[in-house]
Amino acid sequence: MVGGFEHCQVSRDTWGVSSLKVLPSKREPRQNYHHGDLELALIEAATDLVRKNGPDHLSLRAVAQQVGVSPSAVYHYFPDKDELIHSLSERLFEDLYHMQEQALARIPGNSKRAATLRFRELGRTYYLWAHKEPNLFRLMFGGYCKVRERGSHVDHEAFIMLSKCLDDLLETGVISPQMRKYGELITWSCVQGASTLIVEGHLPEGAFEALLKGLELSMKAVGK
Amino acid sequence: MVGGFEHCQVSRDTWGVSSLKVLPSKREPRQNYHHGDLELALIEAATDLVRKNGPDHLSLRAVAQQVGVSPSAVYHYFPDKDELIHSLSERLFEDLYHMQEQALARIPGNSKRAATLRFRELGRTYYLWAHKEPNLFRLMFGGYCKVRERGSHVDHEAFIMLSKCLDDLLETGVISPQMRKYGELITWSCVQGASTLIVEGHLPEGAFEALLKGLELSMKAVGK
DNA sequence: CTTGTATCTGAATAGTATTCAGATACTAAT
DNA sequence: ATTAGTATCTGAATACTATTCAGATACAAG
Repeated sequence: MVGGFEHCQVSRDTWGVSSLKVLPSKREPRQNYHHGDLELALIEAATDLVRKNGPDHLSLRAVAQQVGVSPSAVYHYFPDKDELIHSLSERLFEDLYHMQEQALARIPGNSKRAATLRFRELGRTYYLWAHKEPNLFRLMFGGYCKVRERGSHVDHEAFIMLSKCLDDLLETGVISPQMRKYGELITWSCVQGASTLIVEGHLPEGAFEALLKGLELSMKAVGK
Repeated sequence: MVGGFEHCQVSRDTWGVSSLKVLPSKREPRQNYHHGDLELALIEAATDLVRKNGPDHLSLRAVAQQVGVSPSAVYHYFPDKDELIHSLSERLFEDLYHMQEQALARIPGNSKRAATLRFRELGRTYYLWAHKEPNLFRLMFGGYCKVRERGSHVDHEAFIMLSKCLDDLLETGVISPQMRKYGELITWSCVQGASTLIVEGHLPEGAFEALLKGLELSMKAVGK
């Protein structure tokens, strides 16, 4: 046998995905008929594929194959592809939320400086997420979640987190009550917009740090 | 014949799109073998379909059918589907640019007030575009243009337009030189982000006007 | 050890992008 | 006007895709 392709084999090609398939890395081709936690495995595989190929170009068959299961099996856990994508997206929002939470936890204290640093890291975490995983970011904000119910759970939690961060800025006197009124609106919009524009190549990569500087400057300036 | 469907006919169904097809509204089923300007017609049909069904869910066959041409004909004008989408997207950026241009043209003058109104309308036009055509907006900023060449022509023009608008604010004394440095970055990011967040349902529709107010407030505050 | 049930498969249906040999209609040369 | 040439478009074929469903399989409870 020609060397270097021992990890491949000619597939059964029953599900017509490709004739040369890479064996699933984690487990040998399933011996057990029942998969342990197929729902989770499907979401994780789908995440992986979206990360690599973008939200469009996601194929159910590829997801099923990566998990080592037939395409039909997916329909036992998700009514259709869109619902799989929706679940996936909810997980992503949760992941982002937890990363921001951790970023905040790393900076304790009630000082002016601590409050400012926390605010800064909240934005940076958001942007770095987008920068590291542009395709996942696109999935989250690209209108893939059909009927995005207003006030999803994580969405609300994330908003509260930002609000608390802004409250700290107010209480430590970094920003004025007048500025506080527009806090969530301006900061979330700014960070979201800059992330998109940089990821899509309309603004240079270095732009985010500059934006953060300008944003802080203008926020401090309001209300003297 | 049953009334009310005279504009329909049983299609040949050669291209397997649907058995009942609505006749092209503009011209009778093409008698001429050669289409006048197929490239443009394809882009326009594609725009229409994206508007209705979203950027994912765009099918070449549907585009070809709407124009009244076989699916293969498309490949004489575009190497593949992605290239069609790319052309489509460029047209959209041009359209948005021209709308903004017109919005500015409606407010002449060198006064503080005129400069402020122009700035405001520039942002509003951007947001209203996103709000009226969410699916086209998603196409423009959803990573569909594969290798988005840095410094595309329209992109540059649009940036210049914003820059001039900010220059006017500086010259009329609405904003300070210090603020001017961050002008493009903050305002474009803010407007882009708010548009996305509102369109995707993370912020309420009324949020844009509030954002604009807050943005102007903070911009005026910098540098005394 | 049997029966039931949740889980997964295989095959079928219908729709998709893409390719290509060839048919068609317009164009330019004679 | 006739012919040859060429750009344009078609039809059929290939290889994908989502989705459905009847039935096979393995686990769990009696």
